[in-house]
Amino acid sequence: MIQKPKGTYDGYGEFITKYEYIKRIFNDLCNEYNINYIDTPIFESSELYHRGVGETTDIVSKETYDFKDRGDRDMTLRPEGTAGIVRSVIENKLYINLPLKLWYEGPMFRYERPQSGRYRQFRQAGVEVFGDPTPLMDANLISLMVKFYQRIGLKGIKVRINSIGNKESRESYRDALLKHFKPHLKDLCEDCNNRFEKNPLRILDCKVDSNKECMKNVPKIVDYLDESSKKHFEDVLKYLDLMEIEYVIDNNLVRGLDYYTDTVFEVEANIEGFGSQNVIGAGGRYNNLVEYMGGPSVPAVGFAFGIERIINALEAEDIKVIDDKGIDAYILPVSENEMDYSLTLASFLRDNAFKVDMDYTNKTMKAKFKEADRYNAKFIVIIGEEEIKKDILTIKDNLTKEEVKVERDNLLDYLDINI
RNA sequence: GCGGAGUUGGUGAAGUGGUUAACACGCCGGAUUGUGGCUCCGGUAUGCAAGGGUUCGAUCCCCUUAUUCCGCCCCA
Repeated sequence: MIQKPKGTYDGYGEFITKYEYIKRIFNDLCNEYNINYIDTPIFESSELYHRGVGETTDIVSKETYDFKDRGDRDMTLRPEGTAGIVRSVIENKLYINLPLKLWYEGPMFRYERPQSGRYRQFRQAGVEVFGDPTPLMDANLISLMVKFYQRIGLKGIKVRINSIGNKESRESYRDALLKHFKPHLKDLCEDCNNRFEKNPLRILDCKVDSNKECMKNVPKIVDYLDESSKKHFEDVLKYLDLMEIEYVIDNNLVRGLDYYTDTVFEVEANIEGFGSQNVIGAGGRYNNLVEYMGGPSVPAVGFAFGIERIINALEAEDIKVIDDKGIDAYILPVSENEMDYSLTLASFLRDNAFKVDMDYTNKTMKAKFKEADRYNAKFIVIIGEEEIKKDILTIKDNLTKEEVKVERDNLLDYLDINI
């Protein structure tokens, strides 16, 4: 038997119900915030991600799905959404009308060891805003995220926020960290020794070393921010307070993608028993990326969230999603003789915008009723010899189990009134 | 990429080196051939992730592979 590739899943049933629910709420919310939908390719030239996401990131250095197409071009399945959108903004000169507010949703691909909440093909949705450098917009997007989680019904969420400043302040902070950790290298774990070489900022959120002595008096990045970065960060917090959004400042929050500047934030599922993949949304500002990718100097800010993880969170909090997929009417021909009549009746009702299904296979009466239940039918229209002869239909309300006789000519009116 | 634990019908699962692989739910059929969801009766894995090995005999022991889950790494 051929089975699905590692780290993928088939979406159906319950999952689809939840997925569509999440997507609809996000779509509505983006409309309310005046954000337009954008759809970019699922694969792009490999170079885009090497430049856009960053050569040194794990995502690009060891997690991409790379392939050569038949024209010998290097292609990569997108591991995240931002780079492709930045490319599209530049290529289509969408920056002529700023600010530009875009949202997207779709599959992303990363070659990782799967776990619950971590797949090789997974879905992200997100927002990117170009051409607005203000701290208002940072706060605005965080408010959008928080509203989103509230609207889908999640309670246990926690917003963490930090500023990593501009490139210069980050570099001087990096130097300070190197100086600080150098004498303690032998106390730190193996991973942190590697991080010391590669990306010292990441030592800060190490789980193994977090309680060690040298972590307590570690330099803080806020002390290395320049005046404008400091002001920007303070203003973001001020606006969050103004909108009464709860957050915690986490000086150790550093993100794994190279393009961030100033504000970075994460939303965590803070739910009892939730797995270790508990970051359900994250984002930040990236003021240099558009220019770095060959466009004009346009500031930007954005976020993304992982749909599967949000679905996990909904399940962890036991939040039920209302499934209104039930049909309006199930047509039940009593015998083979009523099939023709039933088929045309079903077609007629569908033309009048009712959701209708029927028994096509002439199963037993018991099975027909069971099928009507399975489809969650509001009404069962029973068609037998008598009904056809008199042109009067028997309609059973599947909730109250009451049965009425309705003339065929009055059927539409009856259904309109009662559904 | 590293370490650990799993994989038994449609589902939840029990089980054993030896003739029929429990039990429950679901599904199908009958009691009840035009009214179901209750009850009763019957059916429902030629099969225990795949391949190989040990054995007279393997779902069970051994090896390999696939895959799921947990932790690390990383991240949504």
